[in-house]
Amino acid sequence: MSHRADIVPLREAIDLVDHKVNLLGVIVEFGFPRKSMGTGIWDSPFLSSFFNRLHQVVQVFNYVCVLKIVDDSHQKPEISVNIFAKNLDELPRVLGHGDLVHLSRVVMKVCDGEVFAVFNKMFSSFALFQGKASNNLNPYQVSSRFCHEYQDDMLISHLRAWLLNFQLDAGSSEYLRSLKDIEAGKFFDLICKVLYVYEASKDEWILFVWDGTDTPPLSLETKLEDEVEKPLPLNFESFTLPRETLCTFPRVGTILRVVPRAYEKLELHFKDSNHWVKFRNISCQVCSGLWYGILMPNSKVRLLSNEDDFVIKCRRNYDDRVSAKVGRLPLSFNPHYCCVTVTDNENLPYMTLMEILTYSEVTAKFKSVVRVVAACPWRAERFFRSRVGMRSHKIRFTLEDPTARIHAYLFAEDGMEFFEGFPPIDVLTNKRNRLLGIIEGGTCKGENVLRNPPWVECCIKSYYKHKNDCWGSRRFRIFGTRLVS
DNA sequence: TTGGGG
Repeated sequence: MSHRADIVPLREAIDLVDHKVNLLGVIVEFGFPRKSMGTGIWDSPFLSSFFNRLHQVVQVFNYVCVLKIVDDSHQKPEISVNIFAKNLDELPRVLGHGDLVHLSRVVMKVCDGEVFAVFNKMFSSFALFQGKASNNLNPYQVSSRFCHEYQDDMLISHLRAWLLNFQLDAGSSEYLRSLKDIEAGKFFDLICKVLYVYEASKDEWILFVWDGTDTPPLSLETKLEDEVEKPLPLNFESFTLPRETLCTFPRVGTILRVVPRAYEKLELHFKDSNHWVKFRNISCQVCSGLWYGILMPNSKVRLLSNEDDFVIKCRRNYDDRVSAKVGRLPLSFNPHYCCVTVTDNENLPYMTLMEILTYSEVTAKFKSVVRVVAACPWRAERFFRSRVGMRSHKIRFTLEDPTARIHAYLFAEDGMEFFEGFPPIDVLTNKRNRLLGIIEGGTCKGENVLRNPPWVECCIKSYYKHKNDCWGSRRFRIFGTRLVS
């Protein structure tokens, strides 16, 4: 025999501040479960100093997760529900767009005019249900103390029916940015597809996200002398993703690496990749000339449907881009300013570096628009070596475009063509500086060199070094390209 | 008693 009160519509719950209520809502947004800031019961300055030692002992940290919910009676503003638990695993793991949450005995609170619900781990309980597309009345996750009541089934079905005609969308925001418009250190919202979640190590995760646009090119400032000992990395991550994984990714548009700060077991939220999501209040930074995103403790997620207006717009923009003749060219590339190199392979189609990396054949020829972000050796006088009286070029360039970085070698006759023979060292230095975007006189021995490499067109050939390991020994070299004087 | 808020 149950003594539980009925589920209260959100519109009524708002007026029941300090009351325990039962709610059923659609989850429109959530924060990843994380450690709470603590109970802060010794926060008063007097008590804090008086119980200085006790302070650290008594402070209680729980795990917390914030859901935002709506129902058919109330949509704006979305109602926050703060859920606390002793363990991470006891917090809700929202799996799908528009999933439902049943909350029992949560307390309505008000602060600064905002009404929200608080889940008390001593007496509240929750259950998560699939969203509108489902007829399943069994929850996919329940907290302790939750007990299923058959009279709730009708309300779950009712809410799902209401959802069929309700546009549960990404929500517009003034902070929404595409990857092409991001700025370091600024907070922004991003609508993107989560392509992959990688466990770098225990509690260290990297999300690979994509929105079909290109992150802006960055200036670099590294010691060029370091290129031998500590070369510019090819990826943000310290490992190389297997080619099979790369092949599942889109070939055009930047795949931004996003790292979580202060979260654990993030992978549980992205069991199925290829979800479209809106991240709210994320940030980005630059490392080794590569962009990366940061999920902050106060970042939020909205799981989106594939029919969401914003998602449709992203996909349409991408489809338009790749079907255009210039679809493979970086978004920030302006052909009117590309006059550093010329190539003599008119009929080779443009490809992104990601297309080159994932190309089905080991050996092939490509044409790309890239930036030369590093050279090894670095000094122009070492660009060629002497061997038994013969002079020959051998340089390893690091090329990047919005999709990837690769090493590409310049050898022998290709080097002759590239530099127009063996010009005097000062001429060669000037050529190098133009290629790497180094401002004249900007090189200081032993110090970081600021450079902003221009987009250059070049022909790239893939080859292998060992016949018994073609893919493993695959390399790239530049050919058919000339630096313009 | 822990949140949020760009």
